[in-house]
Amino acid sequence: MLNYSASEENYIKAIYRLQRQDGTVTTNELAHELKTKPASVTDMMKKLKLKKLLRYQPYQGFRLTQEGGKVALGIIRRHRLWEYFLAEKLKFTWDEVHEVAEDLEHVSSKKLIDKLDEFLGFPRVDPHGDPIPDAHGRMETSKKIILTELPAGTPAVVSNVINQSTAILELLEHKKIIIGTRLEVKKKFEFDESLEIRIGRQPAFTISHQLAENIFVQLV
Amino acid sequence: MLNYSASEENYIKAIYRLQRQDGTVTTNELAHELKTKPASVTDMMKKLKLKKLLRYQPYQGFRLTQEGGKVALGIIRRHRLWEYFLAEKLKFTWDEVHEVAEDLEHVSSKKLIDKLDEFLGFPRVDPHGDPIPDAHGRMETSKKIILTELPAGTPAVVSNVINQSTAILELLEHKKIIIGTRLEVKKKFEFDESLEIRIGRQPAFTISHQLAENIFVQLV
DNA sequence: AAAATTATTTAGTTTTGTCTAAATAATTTT
DNA sequence: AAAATTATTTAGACAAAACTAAATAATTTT
Repeated sequence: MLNYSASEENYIKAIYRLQRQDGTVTTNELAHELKTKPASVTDMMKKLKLKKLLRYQPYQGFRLTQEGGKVALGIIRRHRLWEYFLAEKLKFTWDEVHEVAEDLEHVSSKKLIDKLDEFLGFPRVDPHGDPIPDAHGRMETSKKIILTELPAGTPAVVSNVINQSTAILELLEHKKIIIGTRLEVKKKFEFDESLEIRIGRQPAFTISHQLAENIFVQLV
Repeated sequence: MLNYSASEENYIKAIYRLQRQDGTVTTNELAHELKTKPASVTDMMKKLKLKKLLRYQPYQGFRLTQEGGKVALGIIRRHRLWEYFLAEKLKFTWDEVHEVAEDLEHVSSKKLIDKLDEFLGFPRVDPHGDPIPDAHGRMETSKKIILTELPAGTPAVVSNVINQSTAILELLEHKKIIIGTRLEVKKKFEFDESLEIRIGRQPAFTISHQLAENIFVQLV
């Protein structure tokens, strides 16, 4: 496995993330995601194609090759292990870990990451509930659904929170919703799409559609 | 405190290190130290002068300004804390930590470093015995002397090992010399400048001049 | 199907950090 | 003190990664 620049790695990561959704990724999508210009994306795509990390014909979208996918999983592994370290060992709050991990993830010593993994006790998910790829690039894939799509009356466990702002953290802490919380939707209100949910035996309470949109759950 | 590029930081660190010895640093010295060309050094010096991190007139040497010194101590703090982390928590051997810390040191979040410091229990020296600057840039300065200059019969404690190769580590482990070891020079041989030393009550043994040159001790 | 719009690429610059080759300054030798 | 050597700087190029402006290709509207 060769070494890639921080910039190349950021592109690879972004393509990986976007192609999960759409299957393929366009120049504009990527430019928007990386807060850069379409022309810069085209330049980098040529470079990554040359390095055989992605397939792309002008005016079609891009997809990572097998090799590109492996590289992406390596970067994601580093990122999520550092996030876990920051939250678990250094007591960073949940909303602070991402930014610092964005820098740490580009330090690419394999030995460092494998030893860090061991030190942390081989964690399987990061502080936001995202799965951490193992040393071979394997990652747990559990079917997650958005809370807004969980049918009323079906028990589920919070597995993941997408938005990582301080604002959402404050709200979740207040509502006592954390990763692992078991909950159930009691009722969905059509008017504002708010949800009434219940945690354990406590009294039910209401959360907004905006909040529910950022929470993923797994059926239990 | 502004942010500097990895390259700028490497220059600052090197100047700091070299000016400890000579008081001032020349273009060629720096080029040699950083394995780069004199022309590149001149370019970077112009830039660092512009940023008021160092003083320099063409054809005279350079010296860091006060601000430059502070920046240097910040980088050294990061480097040594990561070295401590790698050795203490991730169980890297003593000769492996430097290389990885060279990359980690450029991640410049102050919060990260201060929390890392706390997590590690505010260590005062890194795995090679070099002092770690605190959050205010203060660093223990104990007078260290090279083992070759320790007079026979004077008890001292190993405080520092300079050369960080696997080769020297192997030798030191075999001889059971580590940082903190209390020893005494019994005799100095003029012929090959080898030293006979004794650790505690064990039988004395001989070490080469090349080895002794890389060991610093403190009087006790 | 032509026109208008949108998406993408190309061409030409910029910045950072490096390099080589040439020029100049300082020092040492003779 | 002139010549030779060594140290340093300048000039000009290059690669990486970004940008703007212009050109071209694809898609959507009418």
